[in-house]
Amino acid sequence: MYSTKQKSIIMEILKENKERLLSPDEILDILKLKDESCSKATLYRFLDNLALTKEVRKCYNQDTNRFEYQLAMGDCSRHLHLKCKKCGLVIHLDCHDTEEFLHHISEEHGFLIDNYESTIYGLCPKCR
Amino acid sequence: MYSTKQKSIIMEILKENKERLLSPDEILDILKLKDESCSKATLYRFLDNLALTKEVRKCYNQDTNRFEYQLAMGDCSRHLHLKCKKCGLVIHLDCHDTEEFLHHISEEHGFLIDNYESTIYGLCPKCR
DNA sequence: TTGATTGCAAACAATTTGCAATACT
DNA sequence: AGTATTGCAAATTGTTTGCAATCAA
Repeated sequence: MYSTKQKSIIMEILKENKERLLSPDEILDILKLKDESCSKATLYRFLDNLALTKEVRKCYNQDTNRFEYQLAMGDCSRHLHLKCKKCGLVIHLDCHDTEEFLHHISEEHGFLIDNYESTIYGLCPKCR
Repeated sequence: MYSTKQKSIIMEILKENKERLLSPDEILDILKLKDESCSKATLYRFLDNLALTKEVRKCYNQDTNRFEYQLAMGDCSRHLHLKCKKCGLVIHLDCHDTEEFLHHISEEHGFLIDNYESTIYGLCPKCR
């Protein structure tokens, strides 16, 4: 994996926005603001690579009908998050809480839980 | 809202499969099996209507990159479900459990939860 | 130099839309 | 009759792909 200008700028942007989910178009807009550029193809390819290696989480946003990406912190295959409908802030839920809850549910329904990756919508403390 | 052949057949199919999520293409396949037909445009339009009136749930399936639809039972804006990766069975989670869990989380993070509609993947009792 | 990466434009796939023809009440 | 609904084909949108040119090692 060669390191290139495009890749490092995309990573930079992801890091600067690690508390939010970014769509490819948002990333391109930020690139433009920085007077940098990168083709859509390269962006999509790199984001998909990062998702494959679990360096970013790739989530589908049902409201905008697009994928959004966010720098992964820790294990991201078992994951619940709260997303603020207003400001886009994403709060990652503590694994303890969710694991306990899911364990309970798993027992009750005889379900072997593999992975989860879910978003619960609402308003964050600031926006409510 | 006129009642038409197409609408009633689509409803019939949704009712016959109320335990599963169906993609538009799956619905068209079932239509073909029944020797009936309906254009894609009509199907999409009708499904969107049903989603708008909350008669069906409209969920995005990240694996296939398509929307899937399922006859709604009760309130469907606050909803968690377990989906079997193997057979596609969907188990709807009892509101009590989830509401309690979410209340807890909401308190902890000062988050005002609006709606949720999430899928947790795994293996059902039969397939595990 | 060699293989990875890029940008472009074309290809794709799911979904939506405009519009004239048709079906419902 | 008058409006809602349909089917078709074209348009749209987000994403992917083929390929020649370019870049990193």
